[in-house]
Amino acid sequence: MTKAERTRQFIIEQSAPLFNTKGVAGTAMSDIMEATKMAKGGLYGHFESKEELSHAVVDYCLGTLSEKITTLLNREKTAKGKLFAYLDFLSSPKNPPLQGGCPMINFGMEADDTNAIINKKVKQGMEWSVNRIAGIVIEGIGTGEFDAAWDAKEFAIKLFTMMEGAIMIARVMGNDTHMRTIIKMLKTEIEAQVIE
Amino acid sequence: MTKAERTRQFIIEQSAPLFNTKGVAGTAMSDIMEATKMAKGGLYGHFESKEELSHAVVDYCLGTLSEKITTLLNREKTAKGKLFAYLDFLSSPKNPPLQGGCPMINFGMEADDTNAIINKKVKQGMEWSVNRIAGIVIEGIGTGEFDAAWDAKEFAIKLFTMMEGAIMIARVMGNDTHMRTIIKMLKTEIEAQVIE
DNA sequence: CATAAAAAAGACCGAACGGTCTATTAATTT
DNA sequence: AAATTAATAGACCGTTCGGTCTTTTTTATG
Repeated sequence: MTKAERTRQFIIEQSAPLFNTKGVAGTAMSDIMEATKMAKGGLYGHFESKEELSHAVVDYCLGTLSEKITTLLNREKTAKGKLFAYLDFLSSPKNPPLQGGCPMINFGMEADDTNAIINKKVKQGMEWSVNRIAGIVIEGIGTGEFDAAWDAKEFAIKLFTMMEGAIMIARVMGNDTHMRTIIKMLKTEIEAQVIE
Repeated sequence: MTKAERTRQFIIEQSAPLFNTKGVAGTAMSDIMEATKMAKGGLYGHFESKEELSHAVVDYCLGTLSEKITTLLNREKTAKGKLFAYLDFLSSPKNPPLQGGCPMINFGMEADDTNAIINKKVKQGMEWSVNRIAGIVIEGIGTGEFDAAWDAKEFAIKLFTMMEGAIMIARVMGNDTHMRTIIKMLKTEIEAQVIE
């Protein structure tokens, strides 16, 4: 990893929390100068525009989240354990895995009508998420852990929708009261499909 | 309604779709000048700052949504009919009740970390929504339409969370495939509580 | 250690930002 | 219709925006 590559990565990492909390439109290059302690010329040596940087930041946020989830799920042996770990991982609105909260929600809602490139990245992230959840359920059915009649895709959509909704509500409310209710429901529903 | 009041209202109505699609930070006063065909002096005669206008717009968006829902629900006689109407009302992501989509999601996600005033407005809107849904369920239980053992508050949280999540996902995906799945599930769940 | 190449600094740019203020126009009142 | 008040236009202001470019500094190479 060359010096330039490291610096580029450093800029992305320092910018990520800014973009993820204040949005792309709400973050100025001066904010990034402050966060990185770099001058303008330094930044523009690595990115040709704020737009290019914002794309790199979105990729970084989605990628980081994905990696964290992967390592988390790999620690679990059972499908139920994986689903529970996934839920617990997303359930800390006050201390989220990424500063500013879920990047799919943040960038997704800012970009939906105004930024086709970022919108596409988020869309792929969402499809990836739903498929991953469905994959765990299918895996669990395959090993005989879950009832074979369980509709994996349908439940994956439900789980993902409820969790994203719950994260959003928790962020606005400033507490995880409703989040807890949602997680309790989902865990009960998962438990009901476990074959003893 | 004086001329000034009408103009003020006109400005709010023309600004609402802009703020709701591009965000507060992403909307410039020049955009509003264009949308209203008014000059700067005209606008600032009715609002002392962009911030004040944005607050009025958030109130207008939340208020409009609330009114539309109220008249919609009043047309329904049964509690089940009200819940179904509510779901159907929120299920058109391509042609949403408000241009730009659900204002609670849009303003809520932009404001959560950066704008305490707007955050509070959205928070109240969410509490109001959950309570309204719970109220319908309780009403239905009262008239003997629903099973008395149904946990109204818990279901209200679930319905609201799933619908908000589904709206968000539909917006990002650009289609209502998942939205339909979610609505089908919720309707099935409601149906199961109806006493024959 | 000298030298070439890469990286960063920061002065500078035009455009766009939110906001002000005065002159003018439009609406109201007598 | 005249006088008074309310509403609007648009030139103007300082600031901040994203972005450029030359100079300086740092880093890697012979």
